[in-house]
Amino acid sequence: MTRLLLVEDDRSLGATLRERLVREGYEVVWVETQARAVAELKSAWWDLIILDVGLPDGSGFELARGIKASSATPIVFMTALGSAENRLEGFEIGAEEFIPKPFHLRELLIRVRHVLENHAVRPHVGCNQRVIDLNARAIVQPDGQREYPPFKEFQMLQLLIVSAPRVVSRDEILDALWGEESLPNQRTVDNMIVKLRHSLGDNGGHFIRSVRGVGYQWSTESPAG
Amino acid sequence: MTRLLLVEDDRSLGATLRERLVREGYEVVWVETQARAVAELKSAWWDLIILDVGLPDGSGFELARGIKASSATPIVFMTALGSAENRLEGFEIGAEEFIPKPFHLRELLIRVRHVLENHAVRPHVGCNQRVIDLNARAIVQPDGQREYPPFKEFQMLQLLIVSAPRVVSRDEILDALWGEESLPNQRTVDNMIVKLRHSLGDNGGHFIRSVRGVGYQWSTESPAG
DNA sequence: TGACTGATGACACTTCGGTGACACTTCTTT
DNA sequence: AAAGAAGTGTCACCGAAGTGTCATCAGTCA
Repeated sequence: MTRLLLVEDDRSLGATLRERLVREGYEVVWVETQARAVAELKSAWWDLIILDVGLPDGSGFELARGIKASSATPIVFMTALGSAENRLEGFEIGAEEFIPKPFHLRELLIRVRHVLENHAVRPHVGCNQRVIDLNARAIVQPDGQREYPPFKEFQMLQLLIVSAPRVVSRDEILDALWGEESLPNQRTVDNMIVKLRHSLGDNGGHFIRSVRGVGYQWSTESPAG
Repeated sequence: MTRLLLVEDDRSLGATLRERLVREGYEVVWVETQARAVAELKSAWWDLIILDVGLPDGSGFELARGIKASSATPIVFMTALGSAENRLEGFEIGAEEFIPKPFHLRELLIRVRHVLENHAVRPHVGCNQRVIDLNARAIVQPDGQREYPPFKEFQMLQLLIVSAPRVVSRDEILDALWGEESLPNQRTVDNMIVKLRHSLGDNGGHFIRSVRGVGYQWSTESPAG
């Protein structure tokens, strides 16, 4: 089931959108404030966030920045302020789509489908007889036991997975997990990789591949042999 | 090297865009008509097409439909007709982005980067029962085993592939891989070619052809029987 | 307090990139 | 056509740089 989080303070529009999206077969949760949105984001997995820029308790951009800093959940912006500067800001944050109001419902649906098709992050990833549950932030071991890696570790794992098959450089990892400031030593990354590999039973580095001189890469292909 | 095909009939705008995109490090070819665009599309690989909707010899939509019918190359539309209906049509065709004029150059750059990161067609080049996965930086052997050549080697392979069918001189290779400074011995290139050929099972030099006195060439043609 | 995260430095180890030597092929000259 | 020159294929090898891993330690939360 595809889960959408709709953040829209206009009740009429919100209701319409929710109804239409539900009719399309999505599971939709509609909240009216940033605060509620943050709460939902923490408590559950979302495949896509549809976000109104103008919200009562602060700019949607701020919320989006927070989301993008810690996850890869795709974001579709809706805004009445369709100026070039406005769009610019949205895309610099990393929004996947930007829909200037007014728009046709059909256009929204197309863009949503479009984003889901192209940016979808599967909440369950198989690996070495294990299942990585992005939703629950857990690794299900072959014996069925669930392991919960530390926060940063799982964040890193998630980053690699959603970036696949691209190689992610150490700098990117540092940026994504720690932000601009307080960057730790690069060896910290290596160390976490070691721990992750151990959690995944990835002895040869088949799943988390080292790309010498570049970084690390999540390899979905089955390892050789 | 990322190759962009820019289709824009306005000379002033076209020149500006090309200049800016080149400055960003892209390889840009700018054509002014659909006919030229079609020719370019047939003759070479493109990572992205930037397409003005209003063209002298027919609507850009038509061209886009043709492109999408035969390939997955991502398309970014530019249009002065930024209405909802217009955007709708663009997205139904399958455009990856839609930029209403007027826009800031910076916005275009952001979107282009965005599309390249997220919609990049995973370029798979076939060769000698092997598949070269440019995105994952891997060579998939006939038995399904994946090989990951060292950084510089793969960089060189990639250079040859995207430059095909042009012959690439040793100087060009040196320049592209090492930049102006710290140029190694030319024999280094030869050595890497040997290693690459080995990885590709290219015994006779059919795929990486030596062009005596000039350089090397990626040959997509099947080896002469 | 005690377990745990996550951050650091040390050290060993692997690999890459780069080099020169030499054999071989192709072209040019006589 | 033979011999030399120039260009290329291939091998073994080395130093430097990049990684894997360990022991350890400051901070945090229960």
